[in-house]
Amino acid sequence: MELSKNFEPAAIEIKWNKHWAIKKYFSSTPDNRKPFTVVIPPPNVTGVLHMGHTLNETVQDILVRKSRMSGFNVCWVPGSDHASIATEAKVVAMLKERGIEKKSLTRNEFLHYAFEWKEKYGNIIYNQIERLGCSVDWDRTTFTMDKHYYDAVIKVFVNLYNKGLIYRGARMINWDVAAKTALSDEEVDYKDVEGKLYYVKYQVDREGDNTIPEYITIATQRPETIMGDTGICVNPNDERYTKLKGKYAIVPLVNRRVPIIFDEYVDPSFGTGALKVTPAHDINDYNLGLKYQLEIINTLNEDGTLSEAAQVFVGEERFIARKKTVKALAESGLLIKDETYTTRLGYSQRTGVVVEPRISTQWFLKMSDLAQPALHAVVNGDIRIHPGDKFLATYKYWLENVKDWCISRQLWWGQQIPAWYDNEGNMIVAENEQEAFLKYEQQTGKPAIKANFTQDPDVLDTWFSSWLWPMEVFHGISNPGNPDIKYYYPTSVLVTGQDIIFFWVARMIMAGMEFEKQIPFSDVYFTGMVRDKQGRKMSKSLGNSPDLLELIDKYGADAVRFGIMISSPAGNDLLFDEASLEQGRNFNNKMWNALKLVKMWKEKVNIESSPSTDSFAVLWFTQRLAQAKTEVDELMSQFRLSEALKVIYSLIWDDFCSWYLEWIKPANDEELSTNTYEQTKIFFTELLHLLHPFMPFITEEIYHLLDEREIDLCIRQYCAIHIANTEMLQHGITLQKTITAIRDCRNKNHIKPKEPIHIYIMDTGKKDFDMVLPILLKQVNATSVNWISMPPQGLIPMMIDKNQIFIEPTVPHDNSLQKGELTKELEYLKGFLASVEKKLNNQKFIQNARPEVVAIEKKKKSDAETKIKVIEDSLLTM
RNA sequence: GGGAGCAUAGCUCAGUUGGUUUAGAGCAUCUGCCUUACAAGCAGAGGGUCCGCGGUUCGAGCCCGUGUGCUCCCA
Repeated sequence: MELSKNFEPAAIEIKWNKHWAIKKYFSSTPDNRKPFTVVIPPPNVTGVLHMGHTLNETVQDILVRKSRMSGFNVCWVPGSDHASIATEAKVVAMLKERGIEKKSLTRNEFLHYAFEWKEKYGNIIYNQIERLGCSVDWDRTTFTMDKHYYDAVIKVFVNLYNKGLIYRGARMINWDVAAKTALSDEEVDYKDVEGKLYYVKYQVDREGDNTIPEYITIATQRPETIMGDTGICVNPNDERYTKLKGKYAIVPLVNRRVPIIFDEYVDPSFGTGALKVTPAHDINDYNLGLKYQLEIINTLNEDGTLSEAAQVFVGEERFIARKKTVKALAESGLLIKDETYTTRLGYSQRTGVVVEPRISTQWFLKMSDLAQPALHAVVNGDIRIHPGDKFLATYKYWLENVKDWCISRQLWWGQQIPAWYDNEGNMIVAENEQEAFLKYEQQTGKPAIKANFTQDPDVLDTWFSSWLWPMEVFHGISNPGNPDIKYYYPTSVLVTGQDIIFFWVARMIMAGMEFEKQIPFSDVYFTGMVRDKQGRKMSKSLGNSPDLLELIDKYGADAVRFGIMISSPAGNDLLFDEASLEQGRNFNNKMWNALKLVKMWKEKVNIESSPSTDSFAVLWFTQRLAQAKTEVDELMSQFRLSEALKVIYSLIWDDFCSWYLEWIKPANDEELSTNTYEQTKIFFTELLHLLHPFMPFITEEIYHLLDEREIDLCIRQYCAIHIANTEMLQHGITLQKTITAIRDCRNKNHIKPKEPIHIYIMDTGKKDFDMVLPILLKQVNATSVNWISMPPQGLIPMMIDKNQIFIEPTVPHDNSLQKGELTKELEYLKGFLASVEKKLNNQKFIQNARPEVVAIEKKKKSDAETKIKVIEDSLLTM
């Protein structure tokens, strides 16, 4: 079969994906091998894979494939989560396009549309995972709204409620006015924005005392909340306001009489030192309100418009109301001035709108008790975080200061809270309606009449389902103690982005400790953020996030995986640049061409041919391979995947292609020994095996083209690693150095590669060159080598370590350049020697330094002396 | 405002418990090559005040202090 000029990935990827799937290589069932379990961080069901996911999935696939080839029973569970806010927003938008308002639908009708949406778009993400080459067990695909999963979430809710850890109450929460739902603290992004600080006069009720100031001036960023003011607060140590103790002020526009309170919370240096207090619309004001029993007036509707309670501008959108308020204040002469001011505003991670602090009745999960075991599991090392302890401090801080988790959302897409209320406001929490009624009857002695009950309309936060992920993908909550959960849990490694350490990682550990009494995973590997070339976060709004499938089409999946891994140091952010994908594509091509070369040799193989000229190459590469395998193994065990890939890349490109293959390459009319040919195929196979976890498609393809195979590469098991012979490696390095030096010399002296040369080597170096001589001659196009005992005159000298080599070109040359270089080298060595001698003459150094360090210095001295002698001798010959 | 981290070649990063006057790699750059696997390639080369300052030490890219710049997390 004729092989194409370059590697063409498209058809090959489809072929192997299909083959692997038919063979069910990635399906797992419990057996007597050790398990290696990974659960995918579930992406949003209606989303697409962005570069961050791509990095994550690639890392997981590398770990998983490596383990599969190392004797483990590997199980990688794919899946997705229902992403309640994001998906509901998309479904609402889709309905709107069809002219349907969500309000006009019943809950069930809406959910029907939502599932329809999920069926239509939910597979996009799975297709991308497959295209990338991820070796997941598709039979175990899990979705957080699957029946068993839904039941598990409800079961956990009831369980925690019965333990007293879940409660319902009115609290200040983050309100998303677009999605009309509560958000957890973690779902709010803070951004610095330029706002305005308005200075507003409030009239003071002087009660006839004219010594008291007529007005008090406050500074506010949110004048539209003035209508909800129920107090003014100043610092008790602020002398400007001492006369106002016990007095009242009149809130503009609504003429409400509110107390002036004194609290150290107020910073006298900020604004005017006087603060308006709006307990319904600011968390700090809320706390002040609680302390001083101020009235709470909620002046905002769910959608961010002003409510009846505001009295003025009712129904106006909040930012329009702000403008109107400012105008009204200005007209009544109460607005003194405004100034620009930088502040931090909270934005909804889901809808992007400014989050509104709002008092609302929500469900909460008490976190402090759950946090303790989760903290210990990490602090005492049961769970290891990679890289290093970079995130340990962050993790600790959050868990030590954890706040209760607001778990209810005012949405329909998600697990509906299993709480039922009767007409009298009694509440029953149970796993389903029947049980709720039963419980009601037991508690009250009255019959439960269905018509009198309504279920809580809210659903649970999506993270309240995904925190059960490592357990429930194996049905560990819905069917406790089943064979799968017993075999696969705890999982092995969790690979995820550092941005969801609190949302997800910490909470999974809590859930694992609470319900399975065991850590959910033993290692956590955090990948960095993927940024664009300029270091900006990749985001939809910037449009700087490339389309994964387009990249795969352009470069091939292996090249995408290579590109993203090669520039991805553990835990650090990665600056995504298509150039690295190009590098991956070139690497594919390099291996493809090496395959073509080796295949070409098949006809040149002659069983009679003596292997002697190639024997060193084979011996050397055996050792070099062993050495690299050891390095790769070490790096992989430390999760330093990027560095492991670099080692393999260089091993294949430099050591195998540039050195080894060139060394054994037969000339046009020459033959290749059977032994060398077979060894070369073995080496190539080993290289493909080593690289396979990183680049699965091309390695599998070349592996099969190289030879007839009984098993596929993806399930081939690694053999034990041997310790490399350093002496052989050293000979290789000397040979490489010599070849490079001679080629450099040819370059600098304008001796063309085609022009043959003669080599002279001082016979003191015989043992260094004996083995490698045939290769050396071939690689530098030398026709002869002569062993000499005295430096010859008039040749070009060079020094390789301590050995002197001379080359004689067949045409005249100018050696002044060489002379200059040697002189420079000599000067350096003399200086170097002086510094070493200085060190050795320093008594303090001799006394303090470790003996082996002193020995090294002594060796440096003698080496330098030898080299100086050699150079001086060489210069004499010129 | 509180906390954490980073700063090494044009770019992205390695750099083990401190031990070369010459601190490595990939990419990019420069020079020469269309040499029968590969120009998406081959052969070579150049490129650094290890952010500034001070300290510890016989010896500092590495340890300590401090300043500057950048990033992230939390409020």
